Amino acid sequence: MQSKPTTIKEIARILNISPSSVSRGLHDHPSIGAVTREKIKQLAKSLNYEPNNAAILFQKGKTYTIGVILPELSEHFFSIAISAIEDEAIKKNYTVIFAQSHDNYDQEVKLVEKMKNQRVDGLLVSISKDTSKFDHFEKLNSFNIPVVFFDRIPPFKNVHYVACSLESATIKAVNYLLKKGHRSIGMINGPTTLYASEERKDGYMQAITFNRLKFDPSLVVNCDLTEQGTIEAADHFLNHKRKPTAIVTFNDYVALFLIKYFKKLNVINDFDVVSYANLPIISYLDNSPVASVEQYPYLQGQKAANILLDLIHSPNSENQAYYNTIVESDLIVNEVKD
Amino acid sequence: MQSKPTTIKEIARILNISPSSVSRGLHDHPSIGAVTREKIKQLAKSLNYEPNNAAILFQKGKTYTIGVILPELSEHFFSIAISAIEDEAIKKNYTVIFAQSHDNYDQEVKLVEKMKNQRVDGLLVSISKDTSKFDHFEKLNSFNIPVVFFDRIPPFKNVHYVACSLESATIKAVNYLLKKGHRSIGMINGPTTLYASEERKDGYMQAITFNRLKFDPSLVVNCDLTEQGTIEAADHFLNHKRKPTAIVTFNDYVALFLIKYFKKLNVINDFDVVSYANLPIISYLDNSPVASVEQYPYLQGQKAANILLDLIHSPNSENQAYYNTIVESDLIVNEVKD
DNA sequence: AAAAACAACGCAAACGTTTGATTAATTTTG
DNA sequence: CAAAATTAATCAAACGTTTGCGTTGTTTTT
Repeated sequence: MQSKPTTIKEIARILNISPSSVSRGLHDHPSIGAVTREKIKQLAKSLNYEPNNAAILFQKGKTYTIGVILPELSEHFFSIAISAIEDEAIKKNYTVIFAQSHDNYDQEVKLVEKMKNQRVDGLLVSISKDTSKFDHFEKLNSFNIPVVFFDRIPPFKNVHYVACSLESATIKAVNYLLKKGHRSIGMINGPTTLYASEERKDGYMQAITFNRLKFDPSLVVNCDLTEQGTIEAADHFLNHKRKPTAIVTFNDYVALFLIKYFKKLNVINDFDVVSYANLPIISYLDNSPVASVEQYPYLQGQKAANILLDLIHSPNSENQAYYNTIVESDLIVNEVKD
Repeated sequence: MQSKPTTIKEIARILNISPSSVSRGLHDHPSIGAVTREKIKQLAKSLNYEPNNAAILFQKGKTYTIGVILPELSEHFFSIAISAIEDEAIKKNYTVIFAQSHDNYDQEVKLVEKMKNQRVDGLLVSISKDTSKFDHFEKLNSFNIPVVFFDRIPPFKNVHYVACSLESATIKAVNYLLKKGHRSIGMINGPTTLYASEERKDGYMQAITFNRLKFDPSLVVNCDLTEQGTIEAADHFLNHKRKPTAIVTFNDYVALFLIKYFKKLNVINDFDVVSYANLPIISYLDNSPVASVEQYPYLQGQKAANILLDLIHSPNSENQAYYNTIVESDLIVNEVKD
């Protein structure tokens, strides 16, 4: 029995009033009398009336939907972030649609286009590794679709974004190692193309020079983030004339490769490793990093979502300021496991 | 400059033809002449015409959207599964909206309702731990919204589902341990309320009896899956008159707790642990499980999505058969790390 | 040459809801 | 008591697209 969903028209027909009255009645519009309003609501309830969303969206030209484009949902960081986004969205009665760029620029462009055609009310984006042009986002301006970037953000300020201060986080990390007595600290950084690499390097340099030490460029090496690349970086440090006693890795994956390699060489105890948190259970490792930079994906997602919802609701003024939100990251020192 | 999106009407006005012709022209309808068709397409292109999705959805009563409801996106298994779902959906030009039940029955009911109101074309669901009633899904039948369950499925056959055969997987796991020479094998199972617990127990029993051994019920204990619960289960086995030499844990989290506890007690080398894969990096642990049951979340997501899209496209026949798809799970034996 | 077939397009309704303008009935006010 | 204000409801248009049916001309078939 194919029950067609109840419509406003249907209710109007039964009650012998006009559809507009029903609509207004359901919305507590003042120009509908109390008695009629109650009759409407009761009948609506008993008929299991549910507003036809598609019709409303169409009518209002709003979709109550926000799009999320991110590189890889299977990365723990993003799965937490989108989890937060969804939690926030549902509170405000918004729906989330999402898609993955798989770190591919062309795919990202397509997805932005698709989201636009889906008429999302706003977009949350963590850009792909490949992305260095941003026309596809600027295009959204003319359609009045606000965009908030999070975590992986473009390298300029005149956009809305939420991100972690990797620079200050790195300063904290290096300071921590310096306080522990380390005097030669290596850094396995990411590719030079990434803005995140730059931030890490800057933080490293600042911490070093602030502590009146000399910055040795050969202690910071770039890495393609693969296992092989990590091994090469490790070898570089093992053969270094000022062999480091501590190493800051670009992320937990690199840390994992590094620890694995060092254990194989049986030199793991010669090093303290500090990483940036990606993997929730890395602290369960026997020789886990002594500290991790926590980037609070849930918080980032939450803030980004709220900013976007703000932008959607605020009448767009031409000269509005840009939200440039920095989430402070913290250095989490791993307690010694017993 | 608030450019209003181009509409079919607009194109019709400019070309001095009717909107219906424009619509038909854009869709290569045979009753539109080749010249007019080209004129239409050219103008549409030059005006950057994009169909108004909301209008089409409304008109057709279809949303080209599938909903996904799952317990926790931050669980690795589900983040992989939904990643697959999205990949499949986008191939067929469908959009995915999702929401998390956070393993809460009431929330799940609400979300199903919401998805229905959003007029999703179909629903993919992995049910929450709390769910033992299924009225909220049955209700969707009358609205002709197909539902495909995956991984966490209801305990009956007259629904569409994709799941892993935990029973056969458990048989493989226990067989493997028996072949390794273990004669007393413990199992830390989940709560009795879960169907998955039942399957594991059945598999365990089958493997034991098939090998002409006696099934000892006290070697299978239920556990609430917390760290504390795991420790209690561990103690039970440590004090067991036939102390097991191998333990099958409900999942990687339990395995993690167990290994941690055994290491603390310094008895880790007395046990082989076999687990069910949840955490991608657990094999990096020093005393990682000797084997893991791989449940192929990507494959499950992929199959579930394809089945759902099939159902959406097939005209619903009353007496249609149910897809009961079992994804064979495999026992992955961890290579010895050096 | 009349009938039939066809090609190319327009008309109008429909999908369900919202909303500004309007009307009708009632009540208040000076 | 007439005019003004208030209340309660209706009307009709609009949002953009699709689609069954009807209407032209034109071409082909008998």
